[in-house]
Amino acid sequence: MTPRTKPEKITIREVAAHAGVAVMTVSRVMRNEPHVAQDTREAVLKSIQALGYRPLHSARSLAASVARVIGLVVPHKTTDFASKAGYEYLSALQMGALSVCLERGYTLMMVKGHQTETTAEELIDLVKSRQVGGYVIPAPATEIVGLLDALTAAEVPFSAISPLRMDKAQRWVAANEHAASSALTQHLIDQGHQRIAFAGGGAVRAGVERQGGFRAAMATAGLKVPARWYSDNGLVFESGLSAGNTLFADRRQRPTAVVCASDDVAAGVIAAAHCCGLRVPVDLSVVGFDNSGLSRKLWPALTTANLPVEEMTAMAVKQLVAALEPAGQPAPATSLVDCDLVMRQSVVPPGTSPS
Amino acid sequence: MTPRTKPEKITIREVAAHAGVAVMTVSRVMRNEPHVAQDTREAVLKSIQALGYRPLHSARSLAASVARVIGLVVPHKTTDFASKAGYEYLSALQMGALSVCLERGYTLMMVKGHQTETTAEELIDLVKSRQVGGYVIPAPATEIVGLLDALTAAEVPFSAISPLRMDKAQRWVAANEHAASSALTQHLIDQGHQRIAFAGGGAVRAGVERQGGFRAAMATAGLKVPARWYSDNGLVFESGLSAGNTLFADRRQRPTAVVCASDDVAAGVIAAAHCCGLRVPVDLSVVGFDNSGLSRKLWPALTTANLPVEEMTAMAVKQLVAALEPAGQPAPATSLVDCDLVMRQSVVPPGTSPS
DNA sequence: CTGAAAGCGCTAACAT
DNA sequence: ATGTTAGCGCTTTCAG
Repeated sequence: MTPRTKPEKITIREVAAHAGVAVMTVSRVMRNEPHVAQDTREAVLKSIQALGYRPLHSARSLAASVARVIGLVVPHKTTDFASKAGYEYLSALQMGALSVCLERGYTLMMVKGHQTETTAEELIDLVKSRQVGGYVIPAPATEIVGLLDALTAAEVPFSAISPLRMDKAQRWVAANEHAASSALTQHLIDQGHQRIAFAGGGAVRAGVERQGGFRAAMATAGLKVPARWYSDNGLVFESGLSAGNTLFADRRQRPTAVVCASDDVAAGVIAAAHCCGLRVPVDLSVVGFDNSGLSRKLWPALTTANLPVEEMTAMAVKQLVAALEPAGQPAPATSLVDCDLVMRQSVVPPGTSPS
Repeated sequence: MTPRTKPEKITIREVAAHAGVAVMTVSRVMRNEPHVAQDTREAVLKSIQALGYRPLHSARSLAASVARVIGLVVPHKTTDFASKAGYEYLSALQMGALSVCLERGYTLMMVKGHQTETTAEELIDLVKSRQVGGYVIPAPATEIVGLLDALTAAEVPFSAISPLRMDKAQRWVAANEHAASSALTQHLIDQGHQRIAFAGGGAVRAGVERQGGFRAAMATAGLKVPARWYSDNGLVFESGLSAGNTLFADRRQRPTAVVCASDDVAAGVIAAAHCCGLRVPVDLSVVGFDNSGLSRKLWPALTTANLPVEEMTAMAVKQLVAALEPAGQPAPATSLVDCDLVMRQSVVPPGTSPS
């Protein structure tokens, strides 16, 4: 069917023969070693092209005693994944990591991070036994007790994504969620809202920063928020559902807008609002956070802030590769990215009449 | 900090020494070769335990000239992923594949499947150069033109998930979506609905089977469906939005229920309904398909059918591993799984008054 | 049933 | 700047 003449095995030897040089020279070219004559390099490159040579991963790792493998620690709070929450986050993490891995010749490996001490030992073992080069550890796996410290002590390279405490990691990537949350809150205030509640939260960076941004904006605007308008009970759908039910129990004293710790929480708040007979956005404005797929598909579509998960993970992998290959492309050890606001239909001024 | 005495390198040699046997014997035990004396095997196993030995992946692949790597072809219709649709599906695919890979000592590798001829060559190359053992190809990557045929011709092992044509694959896993869709439709009929439309669809197994199941149930019940109540325009949110807008344009002639080709489509139909001033489920019942996270978070939560993506992928990997290791655990080459119905709040009898 | 030798394809050290 | 010599840790022959 396909008239391609591709011999079964093109090893480094064939390339060397074709180019009329030693195997070692080809190896040098493959690894971008500096001390190779310009024309030799080009000749080799030509042969590589001509033969369609691709180095064998396993042979490289074995010989070099280093694994060109990046481990992505899957934040495996089993309960979360059982309910399919977090699946989208996970995919975004992976796609971001994958693109850089492919482009740099690394393999991406998924590793489960349980909430136990075993995790740290497992991860350390894999690096010590040279199966893995280093790890990307995304929140909430960053909060597995003692994990970051153990890895640091064992000198295992890793980059943390949105850790609660950046001082626990030499390399990290985080987003300016505080600022985005403030901006979102300010947007509500600009629309005329004064009675604004905050739903969800928790002891991860996302929870802390998003709530912090809300508090800051409200304080700056001189607006008071009663204590019971904070629920601080997680980042998932159910968190929003329960927060909403509490918030809307007394219809006279209810808020006219709710800032949510995540899009999932916002979905829960909206569901609760419906149950309590409130119309969204006419009776209640809602903003989320994450710019998840859900935020587009909900009705009304959510005004939210975009958490650039893919870009963040890509950065993290670049940091790791830079650490693993001192001779390669450098990358800043830490980076803070911005979250853009995404305006949609879940916000209107208070007291707007239905269209 | 951690007082663990774990020498840096535990190779097969150390194990052999510890057990007082030859390296070869340890290798035999690791690979479950039959011709090893019972007590020898146990002694070796004990040493493996004692030393915490773990074979080096790269060395095994190199020596055995076979890659213990399963490639998961990411259905990369770029447009889909750009909009984050399909992310959840992707994660489910991965988690299912990952668990089996880990348990069988394989590495899971993500491979991008573009809608081009290049894909097939790429995939074949990776297997021929022994970087990958075989592939799991989930829909819609199964429909990349010529892909399955090319792989078959090149004798590359693969298992297809929900291919449109099973005869294109020696190994496949699919779900009985036709039956589930019929059951969902019948459920609507049982509730008293007669004017039922079908939204979404398309030239993939999911689209064809789900619409087929709907048609069958309607025909069996003797219910007519006007041609314009089929949209056949995809499986995403926008498909539902546009289908809904068409369906609800004329309020007198509109359906009282809509069977959707996917949960995403259902979300679009619901959004359209809201825009057209219809209340869901009071004025319109809706059912989805997939049991995605979205289906729980929407209001009203969707009645839908569960597509067991994780189980399906796990099966596919088992099929592949069985093909790759004739001596290992056998697995049926094909399997058809069922989709359970999930009853939630998006269905009520027609003409129900709001509570 | 068990073992000894010979690589798998590549790269680190050392030459040159 | 290039080549030579040894392996990396494991498995495949092929002998006992």
